[in-house]
Amino acid sequence: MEAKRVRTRFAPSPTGFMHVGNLRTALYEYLVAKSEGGEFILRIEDTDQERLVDGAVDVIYKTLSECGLKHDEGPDIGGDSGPYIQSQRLETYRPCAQQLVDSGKAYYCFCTRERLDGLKQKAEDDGRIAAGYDRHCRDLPADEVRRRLAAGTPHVIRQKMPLVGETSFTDEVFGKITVDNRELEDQVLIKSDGFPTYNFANVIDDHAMGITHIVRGSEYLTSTPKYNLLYSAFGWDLPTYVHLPLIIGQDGKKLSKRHGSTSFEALKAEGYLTEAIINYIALLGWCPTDNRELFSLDELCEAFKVSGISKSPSVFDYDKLTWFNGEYIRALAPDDFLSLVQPQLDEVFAGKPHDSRLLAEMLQKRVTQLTQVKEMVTFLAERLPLDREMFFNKKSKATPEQAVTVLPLAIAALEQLSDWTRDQVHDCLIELARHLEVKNGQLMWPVRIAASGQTVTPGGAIEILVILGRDESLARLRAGLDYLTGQPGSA
RNA sequence: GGCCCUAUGGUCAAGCGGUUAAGACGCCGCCCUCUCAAGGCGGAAUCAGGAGUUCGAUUCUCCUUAGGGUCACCA
Repeated sequence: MEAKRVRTRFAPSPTGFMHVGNLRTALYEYLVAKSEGGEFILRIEDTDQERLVDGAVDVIYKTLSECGLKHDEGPDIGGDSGPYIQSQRLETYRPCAQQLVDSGKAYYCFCTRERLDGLKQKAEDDGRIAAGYDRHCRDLPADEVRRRLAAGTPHVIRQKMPLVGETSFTDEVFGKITVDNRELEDQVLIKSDGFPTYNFANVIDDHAMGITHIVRGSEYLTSTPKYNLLYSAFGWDLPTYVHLPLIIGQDGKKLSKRHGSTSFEALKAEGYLTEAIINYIALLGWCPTDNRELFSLDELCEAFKVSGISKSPSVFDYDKLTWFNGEYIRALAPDDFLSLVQPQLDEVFAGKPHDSRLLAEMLQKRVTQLTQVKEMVTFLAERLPLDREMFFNKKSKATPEQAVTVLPLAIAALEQLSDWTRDQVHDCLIELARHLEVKNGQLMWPVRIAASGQTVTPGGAIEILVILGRDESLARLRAGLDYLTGQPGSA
C-alpha cells in the first residue's frame, strides 16, 4: 500500500504579529512536509471573536511569503479542502458536535459562567488549584435537557471524558506519553456563542483537511490525549504528532518582550535579514546529522529530519542570531547590500555627494545588523569634535606631538595629487611613510583621526579620505592640525 | 499543588555502553593589519546529585534536585 502523502498545516490565530515561536513552528511544519515531498497548508484560526485584529491575516501572508514558506493551500490561494478560515466553516462544527451528543460522547451543559467561576473561587479559597469542571450536567435526564433547550437556555457542548483508565499516544519526538483519564476535563467543544473552541475546530479541520502530521509546540503535549479521544469518538485515524520544544529566554522563562524582540517584524526592524532569521531559527531545537550550520531554505528541506529535533527547550540567543546575520550580510551581492542600506545613507548624507559604492563596500564587511549603518557613517557627513587623547595610540606609536609633525607633510603631499583616487591617495601616503621611515600606522593613525574624529571607523585612513573627497579631506586635516597646535602646552 | 515533559560548557548542541566528550556562538590570548571588522592559530569552559544494571556508564533503570509545560466558553 502506498503511504499517504504528508500534509501539514500552519494554523495561526491572527494576532497581528508573528512571534518567533510561531514562525519556527511554521518553518518546521513546512520542512516536515517538504522534506517528504508533501503539502503545507495554511489555515486561519479565528474562532475567538473577542480577539479579532484588523489586518492581522495580512501579516501572516506577508511573513510566510517573505520567508519563502509557500503554502500549497490556504485562504488566499484556495485548495480542495477549503474554506481555510475557520469563521467560514462554522456550519461544519455544530453538526459534528451534535453527532457526538447523539452517540453519547458529548453532552449539553447549561452551567452559567457564574457557577463555573464559583467553582474556581471555592477551590482557591480552599488553597488549591481548581480541578476543573465538576461534570454537573454530564448526566442530566434527557427530558430535562430537552426542556432547557426548548426554553432557549444558553449552553455549551462538552466532551465526555472517560472516568477511568489512561490514554497513551506516541509522539515522534517525545516518545510515549501517558495521561491518566481522570486528569482530563470534560472540555467545551461548542461555546455558548455557537463558535467551536480551538481544540474542537482544530480536530475537525485537521481531519477534514487530511492533515497527516500535526506539528506544534510542546505546550500541547498534555492535551493531546483529549484530541485523540475526539478522533476516536468519531472513529477517525489518529494523526502523527510532532511536538516541538519551546523557545525560551536567557532566564529560562518563555520568550517574551522583555527578552528583546520576539516577533519577526521586530527582528526585521532591528536589521536582521530574513534568511538569517530562518537559518537561526531552524537550528533552534533541531540539528542536522552532519552538524552543518549555514542553510538556505531549500537546503533545509533536503537536510531536515524529524529525528534531529531535540526535546529540551532552547534559549533564544541574540548573539548567535547576530553572527548568522553578519554571515548573510557579507554573502550579499554588493548591489543588494547597497540597496538595503541606501535609505540610511540618504538620510545621513541628505543630498551631499558621496561614493556610496565604496562606502557600501566598507560597510558590508563590518556590519552585523543593517541598522548599524547610520551610526557608522555619520562622521562622514558631519565633522566631529576632536580630542587630543584620540591621537595617542600605543600600537601605532602615535602621539599628538608626532601628529603635529607628520600631518603637515601629509597635507602637503596630498595637495600635490592630480587625481583623488583610491590608488593615488594610497600610494601617496604609503610613499610618504616610507620616505619618513615610519611605520604605516604612525602616519595613518593621525590622518584617520583628524579626518574622522573617531578612534574606530568602518575603514582605514585611505578609504575615509577618498570618501570625503579632496576638499573636505584637506580641510579636516588642516583643522585637525590647527586643533593640535592650538592646544596649550603643545609646541 | 496534581499531572506531563526535560536535564552534556554561559548559549545552540554532537554523542545513542568502551571517545583525549565533536563543532558553532560568545569570551580570552596571539598573528595579520592604517583603527575596527573579517580571516588564521591557540585557550579557558560541560556530562546536576545519588543509588543500581554491567567487566565497563555521559549513554540503560530508579530516586532526588532543578527547570519548563499544562490544568479556560484563549488559542
